[in-house]
Amino acid sequence: MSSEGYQPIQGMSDLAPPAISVWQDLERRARAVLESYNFREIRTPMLEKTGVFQRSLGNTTDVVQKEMYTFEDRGGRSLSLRPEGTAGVMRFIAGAGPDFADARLYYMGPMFRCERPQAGRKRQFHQVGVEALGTAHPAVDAEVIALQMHLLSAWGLSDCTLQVNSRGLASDRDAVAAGLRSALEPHVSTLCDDCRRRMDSNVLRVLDCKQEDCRRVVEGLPPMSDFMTEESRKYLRDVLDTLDRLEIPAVFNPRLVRGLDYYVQTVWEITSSALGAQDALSGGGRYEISLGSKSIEGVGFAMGIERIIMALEAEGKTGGDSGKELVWVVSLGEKALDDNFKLAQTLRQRGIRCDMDLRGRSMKAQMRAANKASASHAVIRGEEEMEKGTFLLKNMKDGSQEELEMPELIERFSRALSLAGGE
RNA sequence: GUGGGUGUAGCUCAGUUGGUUAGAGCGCCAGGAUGUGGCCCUGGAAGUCGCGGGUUCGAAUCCCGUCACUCACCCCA
Repeated sequence: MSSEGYQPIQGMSDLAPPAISVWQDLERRARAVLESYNFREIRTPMLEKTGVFQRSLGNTTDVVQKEMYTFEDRGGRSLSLRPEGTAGVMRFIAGAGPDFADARLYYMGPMFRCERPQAGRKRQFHQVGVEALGTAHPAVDAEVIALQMHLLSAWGLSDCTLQVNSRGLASDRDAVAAGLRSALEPHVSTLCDDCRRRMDSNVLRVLDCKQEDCRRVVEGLPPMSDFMTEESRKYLRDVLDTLDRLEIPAVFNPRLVRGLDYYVQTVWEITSSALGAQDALSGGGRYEISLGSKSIEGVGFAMGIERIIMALEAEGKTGGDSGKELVWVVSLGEKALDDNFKLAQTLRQRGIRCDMDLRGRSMKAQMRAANKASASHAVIRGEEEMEKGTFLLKNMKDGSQEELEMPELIERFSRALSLAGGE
């Protein structure tokens, strides 16, 4: 409290033990699920030329206009910390050649947006995301959504709602915009200032305005799909039908549009009822992104890890970190201390998690340390044991102890290790 | 960028209409006849009361400013 100089900058936080184990566990499960769908990891830089984001996300989006960390490097180039993961992956794909035309990629890592922090919103936050490249097919969209739901259940989340909509084919975009505009025209006077601006810059966004007056206008509008071609409508029906066949509960929400320009056709969002105002756990959709002469198609999503963890906590599902068993080596006397240091090294080389007090503190202090670290066992050795060539192995849970010789001791923990490793 | 709430020990918080050496619980450290943790007992360390200014004989307490955290709007994960 009294030392502000030790705090990280606003909206960014340190991830330290013991909380880190929740993250590690979550990441481990995520990789297992993602790779079971044959997705491979990609790690792109956190810093890109600002244009990479402007071109991919769209210049009129809030993210690009007011939320990016943008600055000039020493050469006067405009660079930005990535506010999301897709743009960097698309830049990679555009330069990668045909080997990656149908790539199935995932990423996890920090993203940056310079907004006012609040519950569920950090300036540095973390996402795990997926991109399935290649030409559009409704089954692929459904598969990616299925993967996403799979991840959520692998993490143990249950109170989630999946909402799906379509923005129509890229070729429908102008017709949809024009249709919405003319439908909104009679109500311009009741719309909020932002929405009046959106009428020109980004009509779709009027649909998810939260102002009450705007909402009322939007409710009276014909569904967006009225302005699309039959091909777009069929695509959405196919996605929803496939989800149904896969027994994935989806809610059709005709007003869901998402905030990034690159989306076409299927868009979706997953919210958690366990969260506060920022209740979107994840969002995704199909996209078409033009970079230079290339146009890239794909479908993907991003999930916010902080929010996932918040939802897990709210659902009471972040169990304590079990981790591997811990052996605490306790020494009495300087000779034993030196020798036990070597014992600890031996155990560590066998992959046994092991710690000890090297400063020669009292036995009581060492036992307290073992307890505090929630060690499963203590290995105790002093003069007596050294003369006999034995070790006292104490079970910290039930308090029982037995006297063992070196080979037995090693064998005991090797067995524990193989059990732990095989789970 | 706009608005609300909060800032007292490592943590969670008390602190009475402004009054002397600012408290508790938990945690930490040490001991409880010299080789055994968790429970219990005893003792100990630890706070520029976020920071700066003002009012006052006197401020943790009142006023102003500032910073930080937090929640909400906007938007998003």
